[in-house]
Amino acid sequence: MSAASQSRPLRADAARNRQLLLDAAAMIFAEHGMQASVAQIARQAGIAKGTVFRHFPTKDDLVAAIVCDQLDYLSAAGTALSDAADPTAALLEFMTSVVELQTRDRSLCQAAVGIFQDNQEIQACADRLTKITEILTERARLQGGIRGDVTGQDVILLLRGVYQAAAPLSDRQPTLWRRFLAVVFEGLRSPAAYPLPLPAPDLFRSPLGDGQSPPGARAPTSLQIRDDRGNSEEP
Amino acid sequence: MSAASQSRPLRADAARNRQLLLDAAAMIFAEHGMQASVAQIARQAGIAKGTVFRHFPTKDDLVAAIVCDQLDYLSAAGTALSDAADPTAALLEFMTSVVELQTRDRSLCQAAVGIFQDNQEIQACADRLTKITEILTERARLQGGIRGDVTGQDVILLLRGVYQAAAPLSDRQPTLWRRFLAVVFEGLRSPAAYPLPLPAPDLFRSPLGDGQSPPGARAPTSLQIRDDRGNSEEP
DNA sequence: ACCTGAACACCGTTCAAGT
DNA sequence: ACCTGAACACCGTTCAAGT
Repeated sequence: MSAASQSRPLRADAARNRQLLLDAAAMIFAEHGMQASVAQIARQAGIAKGTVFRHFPTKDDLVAAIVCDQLDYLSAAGTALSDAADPTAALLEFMTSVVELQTRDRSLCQAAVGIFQDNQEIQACADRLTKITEILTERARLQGGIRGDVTGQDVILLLRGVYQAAAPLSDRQPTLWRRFLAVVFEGLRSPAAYPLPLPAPDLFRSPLGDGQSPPGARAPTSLQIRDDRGNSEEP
Repeated sequence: MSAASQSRPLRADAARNRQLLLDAAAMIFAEHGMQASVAQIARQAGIAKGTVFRHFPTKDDLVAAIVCDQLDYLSAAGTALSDAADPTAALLEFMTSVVELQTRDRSLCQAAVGIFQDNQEIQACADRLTKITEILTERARLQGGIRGDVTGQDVILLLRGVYQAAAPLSDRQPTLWRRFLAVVFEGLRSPAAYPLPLPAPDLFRSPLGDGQSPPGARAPTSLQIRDDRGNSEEP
C-alpha cells in the first residue's frame, strides 16, 4: 500500500516476497526497534538477505516504508477527528493516539530523527500528518481551548518529546506517557500566562517561514532567565 | 575524576592513557553521538583499540563514564541554585541548563535510554541529579510557582522530552528547545487546571513507591478522553 | 601491569551466478 | 526479472604475544 503505484507491476513472486518482507519488518521493528538486523528480518520473512536490498536499496528505506504506513495511519486517525463536536477534546484524543502508537512501535520515533531529514517518501507522509495536525490544532485554537501561538508543528514535535520523556521507564511504567502528555497539554492550554519564545518550528521546504506564516511567531523572550539572544538561526 | 578512587592507583602510563581516552571520547561523543566507533576514539587518543577495552570492559561503560561526568556537572549546577532567592526562577534556570547541555552533547540523552537501566555508576550519578532536582522542584512548589503534584522525577524526564522534541530540527533551528521548554514549564505552573493522571514516575530501587512517597500521586483520571484504565502497571 | 594488533562474530551492502 | 549466497568493509570484543 505504501509505494505500490510505481512503474509497472511486480512479478508475482516479487510482489509476494515484498509483502512477506514488509510484514516481517513491521513485526520485528515494532518489537525490537529499528536496530534489529536485516538478517533477522530476512529470516523471519523466509527470503535471502540480498533480496531485502533488491526491494529496498538501504535498510533506512525499509524502515521508512514501515514508518510511512504508520504516519498514514495517524493521518487517517486525525482526519476522522477533524469535524468532531469538541475540537479541543478531539485534539487531545488525537495526541493520545500518536503517543500510543509510538509506545506500541519502537521504530516510529527512532526513525523520525535519523531519516526525516532526507528521505523523500517519509517527508510526504510527515507533511500529510503535519497538515491534518495543523487543522486539528487550529480548530482547538479557534475554540479557545489552546493558546493562540501554538502550531501543528509544535504539537507533533512535542508528542515526540512526550514519548521520549517516558521512554526510559517504558518497561516499568508503560503508561507513564499519559502523565507527561497531561503536563504538555496543560502547557498548551488557554489562557497563556506568557508568550512562547522563538518562532514556531517549520519542518517544510523553506529554511524559515514562507507562504502562510505560522500564527504566533516572534514573541518577546518572556520568562527566559538566562541570556537567550532570541531567534538567531545558524551561529 | 569519575571512578578514580578504586583499588590501588594506576601505573603512570595507564593513568595517562586513561585520561587521553576519556578526553578523546568526550570530544567525539559530543560531536557524533554515542554511535561513534571505538576505533575512531582510540585513533584520536593515540592508543590501540584493545587498550580501550582494558580500561572499560564495554563501549557502554565508556559512554557511561562520560555521561556520569556530565550528570555530575548538572548536579553541581543544581546545587548552586538550591538556595536562590526565587525558587521558581531557579528551577527554570536549572531546567534550561539541563536541556542546553543535552544540545551541546549528543551522547548524553541517547545514553539515558539504553544504559540508565543496568549501569551501576550511571545510576549513582542519576540519583544524585534526581535528588537535587527534587530539592529545586520542592522549593518552587512550596513557593507556589509550580503545581503541587509534580516531582523532581517528572522534571528530569520531561527535560529529556524537551530536548528530544526539538532534536529533529536541531541543525536547522538549534534553539527551538527554548520554545518547547516554555510550553512544558507552562504545563508545570500553578495553579493546576486538572490533576495529573497516574502516579509520579519512580526511577529508584523499588518497582513502585516505598520510603518517602512522591507528593501528588494517584490523582483521578482527569481529562483523559480515551479509555485509560488508570495505573495498571504490567499488563 | 599494561599495551598491542591479529582474530572473531557480527553488521549493512554488493554482486556474480543462477532460475 | 528476480532470487541467492558468497564476499566485502565495517563494527564491538577477545586474547595471545609482547614490554
